[in-house]
Amino acid sequence: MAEKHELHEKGLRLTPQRELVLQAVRDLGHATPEEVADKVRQTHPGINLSTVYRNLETLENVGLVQHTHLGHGGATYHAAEELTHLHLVCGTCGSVGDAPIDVAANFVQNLSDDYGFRTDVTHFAIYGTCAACVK
Amino acid sequence: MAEKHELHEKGLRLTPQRELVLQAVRDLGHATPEEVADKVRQTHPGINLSTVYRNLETLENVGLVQHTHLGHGGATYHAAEELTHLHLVCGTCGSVGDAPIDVAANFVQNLSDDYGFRTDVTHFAIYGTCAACVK
DNA sequence: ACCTTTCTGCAACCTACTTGCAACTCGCTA
DNA sequence: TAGCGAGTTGCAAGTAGGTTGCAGAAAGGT
Repeated sequence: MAEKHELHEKGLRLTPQRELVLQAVRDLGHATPEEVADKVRQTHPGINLSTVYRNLETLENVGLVQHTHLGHGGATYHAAEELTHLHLVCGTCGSVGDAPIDVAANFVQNLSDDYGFRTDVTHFAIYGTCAACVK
Repeated sequence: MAEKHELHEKGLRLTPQRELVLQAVRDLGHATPEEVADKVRQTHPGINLSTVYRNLETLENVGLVQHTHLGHGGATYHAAEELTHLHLVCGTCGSVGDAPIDVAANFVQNLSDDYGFRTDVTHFAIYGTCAACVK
């Protein structure tokens, strides 16, 4: 539970709502702000949606959480410690698959060597067609 | 100007508005629907924003245009014939750089071999930090 | 030129997210 | 452990970006 320390370092507080939002992100793995709010409301129905948005932003600034854009608009949040995979988004069925970051190692190296571009592999969505939909 | 044929094949019509939208996308290279609308209005002020949205969708169905998600929500449209590059989106300065699709060839192959995932390289946004911002 | 079907403009609507503000509360300090 | 000030919350209103229903306009096959 290093989050208390992380927050206090920046003059921020660990409120019950903030803790619940972080816990929900950890439990859910991938989740939109809306899904996080639903999860939190299972145990704390009064929480406001804007509180969820503000806390996700705060937690992201502190580095406990990160977001990815998976297409179609909405951002998806992850606990920072679980960001060890890429997201394979299927444009046909909408499913989100995972793949270890290693498959991109070579690609990342190319971009670095040729363009000086430092790829953020954890903030990375790949579009295409999943194996099931290819058939 | 194959667009007339492409459209008629599917029972669609080539209206002045549709032609203007397509031309604007071709001229602009990368563009959001809003930017396309502005461009079109320079010569045809009466055009409605919803017409632009509907035409972008139609042109995409026909294959003359494609869109990419570059993060922060909004879609960006391209003429289909110009989709020969990846987009390197810098999270720091917001710039969008280009790179030829070849740099991803190996990566795409990995995903295909290991996961059966057919990557759509033209519908592909890569997040990271550009060379200028790395310094 | 006619007639069917598609397309356009308009206005209302919707989703996802942000903001202003007064009341509340965490947690440092005495 | 009470007091206090800055950070936080809930609420309601607002905004950006996009969608939809509909009646009139127009493309294009015949």
